[in-house]
Amino acid sequence: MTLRLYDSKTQSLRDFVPLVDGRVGIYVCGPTVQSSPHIGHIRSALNYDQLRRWLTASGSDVTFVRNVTDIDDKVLANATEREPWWALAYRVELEFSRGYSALNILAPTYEPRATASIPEMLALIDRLVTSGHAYAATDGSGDVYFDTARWPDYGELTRQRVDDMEPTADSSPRGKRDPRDFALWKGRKPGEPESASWASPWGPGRPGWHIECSAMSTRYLGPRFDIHGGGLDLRFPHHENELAQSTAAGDAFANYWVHNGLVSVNGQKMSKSLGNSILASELLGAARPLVIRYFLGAAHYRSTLEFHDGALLEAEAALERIEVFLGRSTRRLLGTRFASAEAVELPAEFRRAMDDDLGVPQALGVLHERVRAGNAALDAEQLETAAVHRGEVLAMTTVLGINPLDEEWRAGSDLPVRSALDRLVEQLLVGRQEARVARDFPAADRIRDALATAGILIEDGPTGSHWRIDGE
RNA sequence: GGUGGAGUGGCCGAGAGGCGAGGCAGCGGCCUGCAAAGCCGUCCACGCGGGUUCAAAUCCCGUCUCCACCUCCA
Repeated sequence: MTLRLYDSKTQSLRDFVPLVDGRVGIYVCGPTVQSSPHIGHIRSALNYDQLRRWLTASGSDVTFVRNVTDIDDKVLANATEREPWWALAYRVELEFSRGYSALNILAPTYEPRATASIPEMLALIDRLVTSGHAYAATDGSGDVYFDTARWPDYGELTRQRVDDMEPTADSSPRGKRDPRDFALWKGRKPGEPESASWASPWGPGRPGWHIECSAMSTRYLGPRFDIHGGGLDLRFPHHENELAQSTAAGDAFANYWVHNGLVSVNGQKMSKSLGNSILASELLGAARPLVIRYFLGAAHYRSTLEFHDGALLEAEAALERIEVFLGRSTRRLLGTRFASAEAVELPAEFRRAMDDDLGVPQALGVLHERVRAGNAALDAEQLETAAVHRGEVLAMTTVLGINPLDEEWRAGSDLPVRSALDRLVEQLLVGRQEARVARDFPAADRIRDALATAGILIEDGPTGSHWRIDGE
């Protein structure tokens, strides 16, 4: 069984065949570090984390590169007297990194910054100028543009004919031959900081946006690589331009193009200009990271994900079913010959779902079905069946990066405090049990209510009472 | 104007010619001293109008609405 991936370029589901058997190279467009991450950025990164984890789980050796665009018009625009552009870029980059790691999004194999690949960009621009696909502006600006009119395949990624495109009112055409031409190199403008300027054969300046990704992807993955990913909103012009300049320069470039859907609020795309962004930091303040990962990762990666009130509560509830089952099965199986969770095979339905263009929603369906079956087995004292389902649940949640038992999610728990709390609660539970045996239910309920006030929930079972903290 | 995508039960969200994904919420039952958790059952949906077919949410034609991109955007 092999993975099938939806390739945006051919608009079709294609069997995924890596260029080198057993090895996969993925390049994902990371953020322009101009301001704090919102949940759309995080969702995107999470989608590629799912892809990467699945490829890895399927036995591939994945090289995963996600760039940071740390020089750009917006970065310069958001810089201040007190915070130069490079300090701003780095501060925001760290914010992104914190957001990623909070959600257990694995660090890329490498995370190149645009400013560290200027020589590679200049070399690529030079190839394009030499081959006649790019030209230096004749207005003395120092700009270099890609000549879209002379590249017949221009528009192939998004199937657009240049003539049909909405006439764009270019604010400063400068030295462009055609308004559709895009900048490979931007000559330094008066007033721009010297630190944001690099020497080039066309004069001092800085790279255009698109050239960065062409240069960095091929630098680390080669002139031809397996998968190029990014948000749906990057298809045009960003990815179209990357494809044009790289192929015009003679590179085969990406074999598969993958685009993730956007996050919407009230049916509208989340974006800075609309002012409807939900920042990653806001979401992290509203729920546990694991809950956020579940919510952002539960929809199919190509679907628009609607953020709505109650979404986090639903994710919390769904996740709690999994957690309660794992906790319950752990306790019941403790001391039996089924105690150790053997490395269990992933259910075939799960594999099938994931292999079908990363069908995470169906995969979650399988997961929940196993939780249900596992609970039923525990109810029926069928411990072997329960143990198998427990193992499957652990295997599936691990692949999805949502295994509640993963150390990652326990980072915040303070063991000494936890142990102290455990002793106190257990003591109260002993008192409650004595009251229950004496059929003094008002007294027993007072203890339960007092614990509930502190957010501690009691669950009575045939083998005793268990406590857990609400929402954990 | 061009290029894509979407409209599914109270909500989220899959599926894509027959065999009721899954989660959340609700309701009934079992369990419980009562709860909680869990289990069982229930709520039989696919924008609208035609058509094809033994059979359509799924295919075809038409139509309405919404979203994204064509300007920086994950």
